[in-house]
Amino acid sequence: MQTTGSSATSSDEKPDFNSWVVAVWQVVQDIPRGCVLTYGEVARLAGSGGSPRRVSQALRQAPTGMKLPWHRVINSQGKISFPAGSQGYRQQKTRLEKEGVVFLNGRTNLQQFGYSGAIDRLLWGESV
DNA sequence: TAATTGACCGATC
DNA sequence: AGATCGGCCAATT
Repeated sequence: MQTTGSSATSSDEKPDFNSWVVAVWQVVQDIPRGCVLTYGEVARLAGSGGSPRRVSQALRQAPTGMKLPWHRVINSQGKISFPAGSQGYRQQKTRLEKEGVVFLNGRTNLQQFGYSGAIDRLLWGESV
């Protein structure tokens, strides 16, 4: 039952990159409201076999019916990765601000709205 | 089949 | 602070 090559594990199933994509979806789905995560962090949390660039691709491939909180994923600079002024940019920024995420000069404070910031808030309360 | 693209990242200048 | 560069690797052209 050697696959003699690549993929086609069962019938028409794609390579295990597909399962990594699913892992990415699960990670993103698990991002708490009002928090953000960088593409790099999502890639790392989803396990080995992927890279930050692949995360963006996974998000684009995600079915709309899944209602994935894709807007909680931003780049390592704390900025939205859509072209400034584009429709996607505005939608993402609007959704995040609606959740309490603050933008200063078009970028968020990762120390405050990242997972570390979320933990700090749980420990220290709103006084951070 | 080869070349290009991309919701990125880190180092470097 | 902002711009550039190489690496990453599946999907698209």
